[in-house]
Amino acid sequence: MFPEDSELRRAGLKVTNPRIKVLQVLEKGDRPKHLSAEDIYRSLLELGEEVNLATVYRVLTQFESAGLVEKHNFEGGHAVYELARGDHHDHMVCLTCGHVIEFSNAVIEKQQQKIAESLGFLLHDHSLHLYGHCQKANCEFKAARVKA
Amino acid sequence: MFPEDSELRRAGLKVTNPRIKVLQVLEKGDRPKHLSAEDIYRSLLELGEEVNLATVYRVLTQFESAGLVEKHNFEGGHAVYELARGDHHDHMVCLTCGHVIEFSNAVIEKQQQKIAESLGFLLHDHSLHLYGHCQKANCEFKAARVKA
DNA sequence: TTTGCTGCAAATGCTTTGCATGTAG
DNA sequence: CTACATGCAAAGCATTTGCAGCAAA
Repeated sequence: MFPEDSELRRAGLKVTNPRIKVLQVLEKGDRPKHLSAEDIYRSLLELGEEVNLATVYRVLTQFESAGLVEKHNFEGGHAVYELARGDHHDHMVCLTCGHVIEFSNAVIEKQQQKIAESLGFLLHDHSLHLYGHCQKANCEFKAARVKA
Repeated sequence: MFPEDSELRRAGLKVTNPRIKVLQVLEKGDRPKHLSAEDIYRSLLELGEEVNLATVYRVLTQFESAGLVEKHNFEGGHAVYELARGDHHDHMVCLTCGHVIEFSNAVIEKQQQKIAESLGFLLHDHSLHLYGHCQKANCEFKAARVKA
């Protein structure tokens, strides 16, 4: 029915409404999304989809195990999820507006591998988060703050 | 009285028993410590110090504001605190035994600065966490697991 | 039919807070 | 004396879980 169906089946998950809808929210739009479980839950409510928050968490956890999404723990409590697109990248987070930009850097990747080796570790995973302030005038959160 | 007293005064904090004791726990030993609030709380109990867990959290938050300690959010819920020693460093965390090793790498630091600039950000802070498995036989948590 | 999914509500784990009392400066 | 600290208990937040009913394959 939906293109999401095959993605779910490929991941070995039953095709159910909550799963299709969560996947659609993550896929919607062109630019990469970094959404919390709560964000996704609210998006679903706005779409008129009655999906329980606990289910959103369960679905996201399953998606992560299946390699469909990646989970990131930025500073400040809640985790965010994004669609896995195969490419590895790190994140630059704006402390002012919360905007996230992805980047990847071969030099850093290589250094990390070297460091892990020299410390006698088998590198499994890593997270590199840069926090700063973007200089741009159209900092998204500025608008949001005026509203609040 | 204690050497900790002047550190506290310098930080503009009243010298109280909970603050002295928390500071002592963090300073004890030679190697850098990465302790959770709970860890510190238990250490205090073992020392026979009756300090409330809520107070430990408050003290650590104040220490962080004062620049006495640094807070890190590794994966898996709870935050850890370590004494600030002025030097910047990143962390390699063992997924098997939870052991933390510090390192710093000039090449990576320089790249991060470049990346932030090229993205139009003023870099404020960053966190680089490598996760892996240490190959060593004396993986601390192995012992702990046998006990449990 | 059978396995696995969902909603609901309650529980969890870490951390924060309100309030009355206590104490450093 | 006064401002700030503390203990205690309760609240808060993000996330997880038990359970009974439902639905996909």
